[in-house]
Amino acid sequence: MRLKDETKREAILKATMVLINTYGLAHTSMAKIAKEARVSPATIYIYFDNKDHLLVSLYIEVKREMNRAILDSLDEDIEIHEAFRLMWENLYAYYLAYPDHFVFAEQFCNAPIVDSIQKDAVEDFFTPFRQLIDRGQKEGVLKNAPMDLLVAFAFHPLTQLAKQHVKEGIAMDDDDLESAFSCAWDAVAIL
Amino acid sequence: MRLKDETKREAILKATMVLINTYGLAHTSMAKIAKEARVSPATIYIYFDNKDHLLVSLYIEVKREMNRAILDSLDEDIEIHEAFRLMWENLYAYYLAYPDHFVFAEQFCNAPIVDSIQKDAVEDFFTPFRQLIDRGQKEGVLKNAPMDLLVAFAFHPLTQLAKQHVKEGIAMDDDDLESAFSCAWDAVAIL
Amino acid sequence: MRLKDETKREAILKATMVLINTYGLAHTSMAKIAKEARVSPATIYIYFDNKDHLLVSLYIEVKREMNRAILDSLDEDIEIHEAFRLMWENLYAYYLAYPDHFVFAEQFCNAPIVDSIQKDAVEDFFTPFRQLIDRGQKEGVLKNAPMDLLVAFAFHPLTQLAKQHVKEGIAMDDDDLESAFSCAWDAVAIL
Amino acid sequence: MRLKDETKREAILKATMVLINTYGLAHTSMAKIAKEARVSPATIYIYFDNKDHLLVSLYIEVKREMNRAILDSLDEDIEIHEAFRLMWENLYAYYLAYPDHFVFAEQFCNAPIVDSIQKDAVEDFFTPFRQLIDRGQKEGVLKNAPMDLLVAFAFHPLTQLAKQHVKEGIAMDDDDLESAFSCAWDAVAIL
DNA sequence: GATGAATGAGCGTTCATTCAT
DNA sequence: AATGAATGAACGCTCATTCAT
Repeated sequence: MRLKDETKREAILKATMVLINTYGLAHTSMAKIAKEARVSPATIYIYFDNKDHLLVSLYIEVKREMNRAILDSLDEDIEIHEAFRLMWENLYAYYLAYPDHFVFAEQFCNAPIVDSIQKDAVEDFFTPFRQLIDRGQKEGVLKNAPMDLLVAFAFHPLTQLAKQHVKEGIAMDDDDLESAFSCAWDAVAIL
Repeated sequence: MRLKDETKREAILKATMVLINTYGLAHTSMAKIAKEARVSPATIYIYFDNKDHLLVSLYIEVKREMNRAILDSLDEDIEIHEAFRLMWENLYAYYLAYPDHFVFAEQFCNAPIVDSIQKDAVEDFFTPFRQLIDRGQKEGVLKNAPMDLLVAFAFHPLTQLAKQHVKEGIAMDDDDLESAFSCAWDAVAIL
Repeated sequence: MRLKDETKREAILKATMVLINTYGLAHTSMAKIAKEARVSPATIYIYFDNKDHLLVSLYIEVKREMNRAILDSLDEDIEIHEAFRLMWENLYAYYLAYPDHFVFAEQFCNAPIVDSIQKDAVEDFFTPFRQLIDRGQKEGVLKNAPMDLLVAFAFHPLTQLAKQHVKEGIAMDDDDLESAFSCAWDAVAIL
Repeated sequence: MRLKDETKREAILKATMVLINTYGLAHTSMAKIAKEARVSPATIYIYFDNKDHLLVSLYIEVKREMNRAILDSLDEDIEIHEAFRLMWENLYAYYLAYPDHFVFAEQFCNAPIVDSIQKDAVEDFFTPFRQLIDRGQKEGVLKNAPMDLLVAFAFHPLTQLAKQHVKEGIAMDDDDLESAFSCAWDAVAIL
């Protein structure tokens, strides 16, 4: 009996992401994924129950890796502003290092299929943000607005900028990045 | 005869948006659109060259209407902060009034198909924003950051909030809206 | 707009029966049916909802035609023995004329798919037999056994003989047929 | 080791019969059989060359067991009528005891796959009937009709009644059974 | 002997599009 | 202009069978 081949699973996931980013969710078939991953269509079903399960698994894994990347080097008792900046830079670095990850995630999370995921499978992605913001509000450093609102201003524009960066080749130099961080901080901080 | 035709065209576009918002780009076929619009599949091809053309047409029309809505009551020589606020409120009002429009737009603009649109067909959507920001920078009211960066902070979070509002039923009251506007303004303004 | 083509429907049904009789229910695919009927696989779905519906439709039509054939020339006030003989001969003539019909029917009615048919869609096939037997019992000509029992003896052996006739080339001459009818009559009649 | 093997072979055969009776020849795959028998798909191929071989083996074994059951307690020099009755009752008892056996056999023997069996592998099933009938004709007790004809009348209706019994829950009490036997006897005997 | 992984071919069905009226 | 019929290609998935352990 052969053992399940982890590289095969990875190849399938990678192929799926590449094709979805290139041709879109609507034009990515199991046959094309199989060909791109150099396996038989039937093999995909050894690793994933069905197409939806494959897509959702990919999304969850991508989100999980993003999460891990953002928390890198983050210390519990770090100062708010510093922590905020670290996460911001981690996220941007991740976007640059794995542009296909968030291009995929953005397409996926705006399609109805995302609704089939039970919230808490991905929710923890934003947990560190939320904890940080919570602490910042208690310390009187951050604005006293609803959590979702602050998260939206703190990190969502960065995603948008990264998307432009990747898709349209609009580069951001260090100055731009500095400006962007200032905007984000001014948006959420009590000045 | 002319009037009847326009009705049919609108029915097709509406049906397309409904199905895409409900089932996604990947699961919206011409046959289903035809059935939802109560026309024959062949009839769709009288009004649109092919499926891509139909989708792109829908996207452009939606973007055009958004644009029109945002500019509503906007005077050329209005003060920056006031203009900014007016557009913000117009956009939010539009999101509430036509939630399916921007849910569709968000799904579409994150799919690769959007790349097939020549930029200027939709670009003008942000033109008034850009002109406003340009003026604000010259008057020394707005930060001197790249245009795209300021746009991203000024309006993108609102889209994100509206999405949560629509998809997850997370309501925003007047206070929240006021807070959100403050965040947006603080993000882009020289304080 | 083209009109639905009755000959196309018939070609699909005929092709289905031929393939099922030749290769069996288990090896008759929609693609093969389409090829045999010289239509596109998709065309089959214009005339039948799905494969099951196609098979069931074929079975019901075959049973209906059998029914019609058996009742041929049957008069209401004919004498029991005479009526019995007429139906018997009609059935045998039908078997000889349309051997593929009952070969198909025998395969189909022994497969679980037959259970998906609501009884009364086919039930009427045996109705004239039943009425005849009912009358025969009242007149004291036929044995006073349960209906199903008499039907089983009166007509089922004939099906079995016809099957051998068709499948194994075991011919029955006029004498054999006469003998067979005698057996059937002796089985059910009060002597 | 030997014992364990036989168990596995039996499990595979039993699973095959159960699935075919439940879902039909057309919807019984090797994978499903393996799962039902709690073995690996590959294991089936240790005991049977291929799917056809498995099915045919099952059919032959079922027929062989039927044969054995019918001959139970049958004495060579028993009187015709008595022997006839004994076999009849044996067969009926077998149908009641192993309904799945003959439900399977009926489905299988009406499918074209049965043609791939060399006749003599199963033929002997009816041998005792045939010998009995042969003797009966010589003794002038049974009608002088072709063998197949008498067999068809003597035993085939019973199969049909048993099928109704099993599939539709139409019960037969002792009186019915007595009636049925009378019909069968009257059909074939010289009265 | 026994297994689960692996496969290319084929499954039932739907696709985007065109045809004929 | 408008339709439902018609299609070959493609869809997601399962098939019978073999491989590697």
